Amino acid sequence: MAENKHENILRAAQKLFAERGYDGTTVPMIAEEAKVGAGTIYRYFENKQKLVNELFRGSVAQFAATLQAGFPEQKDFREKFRHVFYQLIRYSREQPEAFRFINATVNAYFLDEQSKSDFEGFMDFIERHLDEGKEAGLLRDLPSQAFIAIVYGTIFHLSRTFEDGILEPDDELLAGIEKSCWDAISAG
Amino acid sequence: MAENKHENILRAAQKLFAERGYDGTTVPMIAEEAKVGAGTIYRYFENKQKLVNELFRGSVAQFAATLQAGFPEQKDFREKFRHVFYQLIRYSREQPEAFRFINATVNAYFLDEQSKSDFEGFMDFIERHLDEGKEAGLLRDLPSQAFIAIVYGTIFHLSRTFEDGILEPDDELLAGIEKSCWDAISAG
Amino acid sequence: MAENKHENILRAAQKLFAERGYDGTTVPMIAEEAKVGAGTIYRYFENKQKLVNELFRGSVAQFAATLQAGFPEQKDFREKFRHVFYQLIRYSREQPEAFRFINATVNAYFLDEQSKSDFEGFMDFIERHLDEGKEAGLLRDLPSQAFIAIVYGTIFHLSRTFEDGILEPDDELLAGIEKSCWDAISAG
Amino acid sequence: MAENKHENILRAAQKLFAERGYDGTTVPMIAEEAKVGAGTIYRYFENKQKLVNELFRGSVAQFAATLQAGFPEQKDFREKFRHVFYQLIRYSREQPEAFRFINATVNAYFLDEQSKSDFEGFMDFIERHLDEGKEAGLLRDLPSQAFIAIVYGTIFHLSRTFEDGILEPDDELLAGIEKSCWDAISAG
DNA sequence: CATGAATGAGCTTTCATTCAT
DNA sequence: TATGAATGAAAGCTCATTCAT
Repeated sequence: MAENKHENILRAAQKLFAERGYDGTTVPMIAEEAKVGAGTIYRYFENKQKLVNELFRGSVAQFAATLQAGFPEQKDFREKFRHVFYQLIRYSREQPEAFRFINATVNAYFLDEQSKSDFEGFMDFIERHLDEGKEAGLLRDLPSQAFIAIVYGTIFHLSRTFEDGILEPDDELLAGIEKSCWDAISAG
Repeated sequence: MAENKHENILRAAQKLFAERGYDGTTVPMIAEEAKVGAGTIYRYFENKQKLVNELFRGSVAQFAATLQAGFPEQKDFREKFRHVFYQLIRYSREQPEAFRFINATVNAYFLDEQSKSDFEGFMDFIERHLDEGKEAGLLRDLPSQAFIAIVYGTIFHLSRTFEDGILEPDDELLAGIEKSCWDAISAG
Repeated sequence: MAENKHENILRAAQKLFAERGYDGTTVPMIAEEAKVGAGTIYRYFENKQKLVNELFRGSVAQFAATLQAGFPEQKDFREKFRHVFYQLIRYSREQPEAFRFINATVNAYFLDEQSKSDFEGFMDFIERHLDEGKEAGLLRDLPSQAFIAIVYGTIFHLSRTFEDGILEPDDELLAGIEKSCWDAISAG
Repeated sequence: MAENKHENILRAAQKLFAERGYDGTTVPMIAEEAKVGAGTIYRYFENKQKLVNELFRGSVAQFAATLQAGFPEQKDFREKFRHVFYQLIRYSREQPEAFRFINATVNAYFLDEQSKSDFEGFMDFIERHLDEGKEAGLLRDLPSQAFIAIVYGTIFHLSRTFEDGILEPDDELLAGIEKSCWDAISAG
């Protein structure tokens, strides 16, 4: 019964923010879901906005960690791309609420500077990775941000499709889409 | 001075919904942005939910009209794909708020049946178009929804990138990305 | 088509006030019922409160006139009582909305001094009539106001019973109740 | 200092509803009268309509209890009638606001089924009591509802007269009116 | 004169936040 | 430390009243 109220509150908030959005979620709802009193939330978070920002940064950090876990530093670029692609997919499927929450919250009016800059730092990781491939002449002559749009944009839309049950995420389909994305960004 | 309040209210709402979401936008905010009294909004819309639905359907209709405008019915599939891609880009750039609003609002809990079915009709247009390419053997062996994720997902993410000023949408860049998307979905 | 808007507005207001009460009736409702524009009402009445007061006074005057119509000045007191009783009944049945409106509005917080004093004047008529009987030794040794409570209270409650369809107001029943009321107030 | 807010709110509402009616009383008015915040009312009552219904049922229950308290089951009908008459008077004088509120609220559009049926149950008590007298041949050949109109109508009007200070309710006066009412309904 | 579109004060209700316990 | 009752500011919405036409 190692109660970690701070953690429970964040988990409850993430679930509800993902389902109903920030403004559609009330503090009492979070309290109920976290099984604490409403006042308790204010012992751990200054206010609702601080809570959502802390949650966002935590989610982004976890997301970044997932991406970097087992990164094949010694393998070739093709292999590194495959790793990032599959880790993005994996995160979106294993933490669908976090993934949805992050994507819905990027650019939200209630994010503070710290949160925005944390997310940029995360995106930089992907960008740096792609830059490496560009320098090696493996990628097309397009800005890295274009590659991000293609790869991240695809995976983001895909995760919705999986969540809505429109597509079933089996290995063959994922392999096909990974190949598509690679073909979209790789040179000649 | 022929004020069209109905139109002004919709425009104001679209801007605010795009920036802050439905629940984060208050009726007084819309009234102020539209330069009308708060009560006036209720002469034109039964309630906030009817307003957002009417706005959504209008935006989708405009979006669909843009896609179909000048559709090269007599040209080959490659040309048709290019047309759809560029029209999607065009709409996302000419009506960035509408584009963002539509994408943020699809699946929202406050959409009524009419709105959902209108949007499905729009998506069907894109899916049918892709099916045609599949039947002609021009596309990879992937579900149409995967193509949509790649193309629509890319454009959606790209429009954010343009809006945030991260990339400048010049002709060469767009041509490059269009080529990337085509390569991502086309067979052999 | 001798349009008398002033009259139409009062009639419409009376109907609605009787049905829904003063606060439950909106000015646009009255306008629609009277088949005039909402603004027109303000050409004839300074505001809603002035309207309800004017209506009240008019209704009381009409009520008083009904009571006095055909008053058998030359007949004996028993006959005069019978006349008043039946005229009260008649008014409550022929103008049920007016009767209900008057009774619901007496003592209302929105009545002005003029209206209150007009109603008192009306009650004085009944009281004077009863005083006459008292002086003649025909009535019990009770204050006139007690007689009013008995007779007016009975008729008021009875009219509800008729309106709700609980009792059917046939001649025999009315004659019985008139006799009861007389027995209640008459001496020996 | 054991504040009972639930009770305070009901008391405040009863006072204001009696004075101004349901639609003429605002929730902030009730809050101020009860010396609580406006939001607090919604911790105790789902909404204004639920509040008025709970108040109505409570008042009717209290009214019914008053009527039945000390009912002389073993005495003759004349004595039972006297008991009911005096208890009606007592309630109207001890709880004038409740009495006025009940009478103004019977038949109101905002009463729910439960409330209506509770009131009917109360009226049935009076009717059954009168029926008993009719069966014993003690009362005139009139419907029970006519007796109710006479007795209840009289008392209702009388209570207004007392409240307005027009009559002073001393024992002699009440005895006189009780006798009048009995004479009005009793046979022979 | 008559209208009804427009308004904003004020309604009912919700909810982020506080604080006595 | 933890609670949830209490609050009041502010939400969505209504409506008495005004005024340009």
